[in-house]
Amino acid sequence: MAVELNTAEALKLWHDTHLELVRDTEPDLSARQVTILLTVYLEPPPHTVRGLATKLGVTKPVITRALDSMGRLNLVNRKRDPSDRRNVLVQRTVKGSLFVERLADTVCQRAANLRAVIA
Amino acid sequence: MAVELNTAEALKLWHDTHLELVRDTEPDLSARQVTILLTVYLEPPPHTVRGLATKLGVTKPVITRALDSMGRLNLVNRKRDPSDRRNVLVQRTVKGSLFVERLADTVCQRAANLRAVIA
DNA sequence: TTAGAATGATACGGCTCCGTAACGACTGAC
DNA sequence: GTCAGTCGTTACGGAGCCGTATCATTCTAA
Repeated sequence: MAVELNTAEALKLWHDTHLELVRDTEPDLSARQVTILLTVYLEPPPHTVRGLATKLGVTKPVITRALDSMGRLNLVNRKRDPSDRRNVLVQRTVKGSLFVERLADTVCQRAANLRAVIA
Repeated sequence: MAVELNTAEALKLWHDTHLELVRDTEPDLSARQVTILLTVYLEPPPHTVRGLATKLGVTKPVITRALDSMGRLNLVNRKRDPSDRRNVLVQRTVKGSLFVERLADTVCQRAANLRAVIA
């Protein structure tokens, strides 16, 4: 459970994980898209466009467009809030869950390799 | 020195760091650009366009364009190899060093916060 | 010296994303 | 019933990156 990274380790982890993601043929998500996706999957619902925009410090169209593209990839889903039909609730999907899980695996693996190299 | 991340910690670290980067007004680098930048700053020179392209598994124009844009930001520098003038050597810059250092700080800080939350 | 290989840069059309400004749908208070 | 306020979306022009194909320069070997 101990999480301690010195400067060199942090950079190597960041580099190695990004390299892995770039090499994969997966669809490359932008930093904003990653942040939105992980927010939806890590924090408790509900997630609205406005809420996400405020949290990320960006404008609403940025969120709408990110949801468009990630929705096209089936990573997230949109649904109108029945209790207030102005709101849109961002929901998780099976494919999104798998994607996030894979991302976690990659980071964990690179962190483990990090220690292996040092040892 | 211990680096052990479970799934939830890895995702939280990835999310929190990306959130911090998105919130910053900094120029957002793509995953490819990050990988190139960190490769140049972490691995021993020389770094050529072809070498970077092979390492990342992308085509040469991708590297050229990334160097164009990061050069515009003064994060890296290009120099002809005097011993073989076909080659271009990618060099570090002061501003790039500061940028990388800042990135490391962000990752380290988020990793530390990670433990603080768990404790 | 010259033909071939190798390097990085460029041209092109296409796609995605950006920020600002508008828009229609919906709610709630009067 | 109406109207101001809120929600998410769309429109628009502009900028950046993509992949493929091609280019000029440089080196190497016959």
